[in-house]
Amino acid sequence: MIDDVFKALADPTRRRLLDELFEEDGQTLSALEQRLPMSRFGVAKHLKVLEGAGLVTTRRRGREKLHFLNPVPIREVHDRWVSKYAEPWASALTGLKRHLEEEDQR
Amino acid sequence: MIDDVFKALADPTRRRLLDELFEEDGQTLSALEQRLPMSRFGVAKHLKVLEGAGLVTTRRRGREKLHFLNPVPIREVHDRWVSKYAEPWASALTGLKRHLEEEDQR
DNA sequence: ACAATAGGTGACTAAATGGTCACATGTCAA
DNA sequence: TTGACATGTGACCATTTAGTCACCTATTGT
Repeated sequence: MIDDVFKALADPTRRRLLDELFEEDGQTLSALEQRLPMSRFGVAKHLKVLEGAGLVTTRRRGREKLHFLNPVPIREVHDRWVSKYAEPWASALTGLKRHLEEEDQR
Repeated sequence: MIDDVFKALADPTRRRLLDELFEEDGQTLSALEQRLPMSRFGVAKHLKVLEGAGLVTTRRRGREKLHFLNPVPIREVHDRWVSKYAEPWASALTGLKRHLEEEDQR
C-alpha cells in the first residue's frame, strides 16, 4: 500500500503530473497530455499508476475523465515515514558526535 | 539529485535498511546482511544506491565499512516536496467543494 | 444519424532493476 | 606469513517498467 505510493512517486513524470494537478486540479487526460512531452498512452499509464496508489482520484463527466490530486497518501508518507527521519536532527547530531569521537581515538 | 532520493526510497528493502540504521547507526555490511533475507551482494547493492542518493554516509574502519543514516536528503524531500502536497488541506477541501458543486449542478 | 472527440485495451520493444554468483582485493590476528 | 574475515567488481539472468502503437468503445454537438 504505502509501497505503491513510494513507487508511484519514484518516477519524475508522475511527480510532474502531480505538479500539474497541483497547479490546476481536475484536468482531463487530454489537457495533461498537452503539457507533457509524451504520447497520450504514456500519460494515461502514469495516471493509472497514480490512481492505483491513491494519489489521484477521478470522476467522469460525460466522455471526459477529471483527475484530482489526493493529498492523503502523501500525508501518510509524511506522518509515518518521512517525519521519522527528517525530524531527528538532535539524534543525528549525537550520531555525528559519536562518529567524530571514534574518529579522534584512532 | 532529488530524483535519486525518490528512486532510492522506492524499494522496500532500501527503506528497511534505513530502518535498521535508524535503530542502530554505524552498522557494517555484514551486520546488515544478517538482518535481511538476502545475500550479501544484494544488500551491498542497495547500500550503494542509498549512498549514491546521499541517504547513507560511510566511514571505513580497517576492513570494515560503517554505514550511517543521513537525514538531510529526506529533510529536503520533506521541505520541498512532501510538505507542499501534505499540508494544503484547506485547498484540498475547496477543491472537494468545487467538485461537489459541479456534481450538484448535473 | 454521424463525424469528431475522449478515453480504454492488449501487444510489443527497449531499457532499467533486483538478485545471485565466481572471483579479486585488502585487512586482521596469531 | 598465513588463514580467516570484510568488502568490492563484473558478469549474468529474470522480472519489471516506460513508452509506443493499432484498434476499440463511449459520448458529444450538429
